Amino acid sequence: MMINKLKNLGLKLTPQRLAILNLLEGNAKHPSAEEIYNQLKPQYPSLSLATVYNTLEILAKAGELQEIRIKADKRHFDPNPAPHGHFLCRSCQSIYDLDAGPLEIQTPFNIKGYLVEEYTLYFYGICPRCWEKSSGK
Amino acid sequence: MMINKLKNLGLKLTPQRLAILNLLEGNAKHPSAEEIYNQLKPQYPSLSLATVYNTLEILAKAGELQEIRIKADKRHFDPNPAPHGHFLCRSCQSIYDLDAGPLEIQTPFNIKGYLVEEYTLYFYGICPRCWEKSSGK
DNA sequence: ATGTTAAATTATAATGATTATAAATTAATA
DNA sequence: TATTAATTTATAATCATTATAATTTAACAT
Repeated sequence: MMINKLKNLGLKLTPQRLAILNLLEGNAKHPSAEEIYNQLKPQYPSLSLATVYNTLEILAKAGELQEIRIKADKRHFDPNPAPHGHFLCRSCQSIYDLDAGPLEIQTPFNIKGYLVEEYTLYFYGICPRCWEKSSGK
Repeated sequence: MMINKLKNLGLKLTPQRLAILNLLEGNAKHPSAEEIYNQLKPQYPSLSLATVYNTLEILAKAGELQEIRIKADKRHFDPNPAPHGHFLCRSCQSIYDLDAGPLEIQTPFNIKGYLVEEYTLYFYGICPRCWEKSSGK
């Protein structure tokens, strides 16, 4: 559970942090900081956007989540820190996890003398749901 | 030559555009809009940053170059529009082309019902030059 | 050559996500 | 319950990029 990770890092367990962790746990929607903020605001009226960013940065640095920069303008967050591909649907703008079998490699590795410690794999196209819609029925 | 591409698109051949095209042609440094602007400014004192962005966007839309979003803050530009991997050196911050053999796939393709029309492959680590430096010699 | 005109350039302002700041609050320990 | 360092908060600052509107100009027709 993520909460223990926070404790282990010597961080305070504030209600705001717990709420953010709770919202992220098992969340496959890859929300942005603003989306997290808007979703929690009703329940935590004093919550500040700065706190959301702050918490996300702490968790990212601790390796508990990963930032996704699949869109030009905004960052999104994935509670699963393990490296895996992501897919942005051009039509509905949703972000999906997409493990791409042979494309997924263990890091670190070396290509032509370049030591690769991390890598990102972003796919752009049409998701199955939007494909269904567009091709009748 | 890129100039013919502009003509074919029905675009005007302005000195600014020619200068930008000329700077990019065969350039493997992946400059940002600001870097392009700063490099051309001495020779074209009237050049505006907006023109640089404008030209880059036109060329990108025309498929004559690709945008690289390997850094969080800035976009960079590659005169080679063919899909290929890029590498950002954590140490010197340089961006290199890096074809990653088995990782490079022809688009479009389909994974688990997702129609992938484009994809990006960004690597992060230490480049050979910086690796040399750090390990003695 | 020159005039005409739509397109391009320019300076500048606006945008918007993210980060910094500094004062007020609070979790954790004694 | 007091203490204190960490956290939260509201707000301002940052900075790459985009929009705007006035000026200039490449391309074409005369």
